[in-house]
Amino acid sequence: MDLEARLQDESATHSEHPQELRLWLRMMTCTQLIENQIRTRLREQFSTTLPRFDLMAQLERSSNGLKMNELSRRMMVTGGNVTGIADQLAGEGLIERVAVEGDRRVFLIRLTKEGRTQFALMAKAHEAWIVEAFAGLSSTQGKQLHTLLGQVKQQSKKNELVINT
Amino acid sequence: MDLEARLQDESATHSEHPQELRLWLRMMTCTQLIENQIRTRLREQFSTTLPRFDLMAQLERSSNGLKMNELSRRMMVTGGNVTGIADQLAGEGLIERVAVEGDRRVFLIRLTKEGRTQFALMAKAHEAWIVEAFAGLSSTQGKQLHTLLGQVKQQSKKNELVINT
DNA sequence: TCTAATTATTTTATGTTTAAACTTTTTAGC
DNA sequence: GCTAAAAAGTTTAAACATAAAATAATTAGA
Repeated sequence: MDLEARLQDESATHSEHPQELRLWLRMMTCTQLIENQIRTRLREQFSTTLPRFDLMAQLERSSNGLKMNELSRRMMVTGGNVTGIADQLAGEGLIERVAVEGDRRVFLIRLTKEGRTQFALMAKAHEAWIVEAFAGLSSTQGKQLHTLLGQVKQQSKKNELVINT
Repeated sequence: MDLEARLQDESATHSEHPQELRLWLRMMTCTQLIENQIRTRLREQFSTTLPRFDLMAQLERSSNGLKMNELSRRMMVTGGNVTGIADQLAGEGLIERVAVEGDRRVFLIRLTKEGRTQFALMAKAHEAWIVEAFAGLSSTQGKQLHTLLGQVKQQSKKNELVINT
């Protein structure tokens, strides 16, 4: 192995900040930058929070309602957390808990009419913010990024299984 | 405008989930998947938390220490939050607050010797977890992703300025 | 059938994070 | 020099999040 090859190897494996680490830091930065912007605007323009918006967004996507269970899984937060946020939204009449016949442990959470109306307003604004956030990418680049993140997601799901054993 | 053109326009502006939104959801998912894995392992293997680790990582990178201010900016969290985490770490002797002569409002936060030792152990493990998380990408793909996220970051920083006006 | 294990959700206790208010110190303009 | 504004950091109250324990209902096995 010649000098250049050794140097390349060196930089690939022992550099102070390997590529994966730099990549991860940048990914966190991007997510947090955008997230903070959304939080700020949700608060200022709609007096609400990201977790509340997220919960409603999940429900909007599944018009038949979702079990707490499934909601918690999709939002990737603990069940207790969902209970708290759902309590708030239910108290404000934005969502409702519907009993399921045949299994009295379960109920479905659904948006109320009022909830759907309110969410529609927020979702419209939210969508514009997101479009704005990714305005630095062409459509092709957006597709590329989506694909690459798809691979990351797949790998992470695989790793998750290994860890929880 | 003919039918096809109208349909295209329709799908471009009113489609149920525009590309940017799908991209954003996937990005959040990836970040949260990886983040949750890191949180779990930091807790199980080192009895610590991600914010504590992050704070120490920032300090490790700046051997001269950082002002609370700068720490808060880099971690992208509020000052009060940094105060709390720093209090903990200082209580355990992992960091120290150093007065700055010439400005009595300010002090620098630095890792102690003990802090550097502990961090080194965690950083080694952390790095391996991150490499594992991105194992689904080739080196070329990793570079691509890094570049694309660079553009997202740049755009988001630009947007941030507009919002905070 | 009855018991143990599992599943769905809530509760509890604790810790984190935020926004906003507050204290102290420094800076700038007069 | 004085005063107003700005800057650095802390405190506080409320929302969010977690892990672990508790409750209640269902399922599976002997």
